[in-house]
Parts: sequence; C-alpha cells; structure tokens
Amino acid sequence: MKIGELASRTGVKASAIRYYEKLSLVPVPYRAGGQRRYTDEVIYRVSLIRFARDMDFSLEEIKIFLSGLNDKAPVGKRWKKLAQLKIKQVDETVVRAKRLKSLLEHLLRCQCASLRQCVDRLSLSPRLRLMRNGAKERQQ
Amino acid sequence: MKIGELASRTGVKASAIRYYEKLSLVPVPYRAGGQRRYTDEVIYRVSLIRFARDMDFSLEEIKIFLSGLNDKAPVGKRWKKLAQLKIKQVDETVVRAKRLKSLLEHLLRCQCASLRQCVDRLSLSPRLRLMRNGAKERQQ
DNA sequence: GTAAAAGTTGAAGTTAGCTTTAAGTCAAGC
DNA sequence: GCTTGACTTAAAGCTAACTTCAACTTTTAC
Repeated sequence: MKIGELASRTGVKASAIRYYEKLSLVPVPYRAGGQRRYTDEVIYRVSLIRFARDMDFSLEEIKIFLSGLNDKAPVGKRWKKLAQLKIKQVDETVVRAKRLKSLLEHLLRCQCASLRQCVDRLSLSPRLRLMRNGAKERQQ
Repeated sequence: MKIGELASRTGVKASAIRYYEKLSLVPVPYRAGGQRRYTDEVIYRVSLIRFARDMDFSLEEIKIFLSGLNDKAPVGKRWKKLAQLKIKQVDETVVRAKRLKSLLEHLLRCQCASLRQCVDRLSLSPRLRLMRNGAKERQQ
C-alpha cells in the first residue's frame, strides 16, 4: 500500500504520516523505487495514533503507549504509570465538564445584568478557586 | 491594584493579562504614572477567563462569552448559540472520556502480546471508526 | 538618596503538530 | 511515449496563546 492509500484508509494525511515516521511513531517502511510501501498492520497503528490524538494525547505520550503495546514482555512500568495517570485525568475531565455544563445551563437561564452580579449569584468566586484546583496544572 | 497583584491573585501572569488587554478581553485600566491600576472587579473577569481557558475555550470564544455577560440586555443570540454548542461539546467530551477510560482499563488488565492482537481482541478496528466519528472533527 | 524590585513597550521567540512549498522523481493509463 | 497524478525531500510556514527580551521608567524600601 502506498502512503496515499494509507492516508485515505486511516483519515490521516500523508504529510502527517511522514511526520510520525520522523518521530518514530510509525515504522520506517519498505521502499519501492524510493516510494514507501506499507503493510496492513500499519493501518492499526496509524488509526490508534489518530484515536489517541483525538483524546488529546501528545505525540510523546502516544510514543510511550505504542512502545508499551509492542513489547513482547508484559506492559512496562512507564506504560502503566501513564495509563493510570490518564485514567485519573479522564476522571477529572468528566468532573470539570459536568461543572462547566451546569454553569452554562445556569447562565442560559439566569438574567444577570452584569458579570459581577452573575458571579455573585453563582458564588462563583470561591467556586472558581475550587474549579481551578481541579483543573490542569499550568506551567508558571 | 497593580498588575503584579492582579497576577498573583488570579494566578494569571502579568504578560498574559497585558496580552488579554491587547485583545480587549480585559478593559484598558486607569494609569498612574504610566502603570496600570486595576479595580477589584477585574479579578472576577480574569478569573473567569482563566476558568474558561482551563475548559479549553479559545480566547475568541471567551470574548463572546464575556461580552454576552456584560450586556445590560438579556444575553444575546450569539452568546446563547455558543453556550448551547459548548453544552453539546461537553456532553461529547464526557462520552469520549468514559470510552477512553474503559479502553485504558482494558489495556491495563489484558496481556496482549502485540498491538494487532490487542486491537483484534478489542475488536477496536470497527470501534475506532465509531470513536473517531464521535470525536472532534478535524480540518482536512 | 539610592538600589532593587516592579512596571513599561514593541518585537521577536516559543511550542506542538502539523501543512505547504519548491523542485524534482516515479507510476499508471491511454 | 506521454501526460497526469502521486510520490520524494528539506526547509520554511502556520496557528494559538503566550513568554521573553532589551532598554527604559517608576515605585518602594531602607
């Protein structure tokens, strides 16, 4: 399979696939007359990469995941650690998402005339702090 | 309050606050000897911006939200539309997050020797497609 | 009064994750 | 055999959301 077919079958652009190759996220394929030829196996890998990207994994994280999945040995420590971290993050995401949803629903219902009034009614000020604590940590 | 205090009270760097000012996300403040002096009101606004950023709102979206909240008139159409869109997105986020969680939990439990074996056992290949459809649309 | 800390500016730099470009080579259909 | 479309490369460009820099001024603490 040439790179164009791999691209159309996975929904990932050829340029992205070449970029992943450079980062060692997909294997360096066999070449015919200079052009890349892929086995079907690679479809799984690229699809997984795309899925993980949709889940906001960074390419670095995906690299760890894929190397973990490829080991013949049981999944490594780094892999397990990352997976557990991700599960935790997912839980937090769900909590914050629900909080955001009820905030938005309140704002759609309420008739607050000003930001301050709205924030006060929601007692958002102390709550904001809580929300922030649950949120992604920032690099400062 | 000077910009440094506003920064430390909101957890948003001074450089980011200046950047927000340039984008009209925070009001142009009074100046004393060339330096910005803020009222307490601004804390709410900057905190809200930060909260929204943590929720992955773009600054453009935040601009719409804040202008909606500031109107004396009932919240505008654009605002409501965006809020409803965001609620939908939040629901999707929750669904995908849960799906990711069970996938990760499976991977932690299972003893798949290879990527292909694992993907096959999960019958992930058809599922990937479903997951992708539920995921953010990409610009292609 | 003076030194250090905090503020100011515009412009350039940073990061991730690609995409686009230019200048070619290779493959497929007629 | 020729055209057209798909492929190749390295390098540059893009976007969002900031941060950093350099060179300077203002404020604060002692």
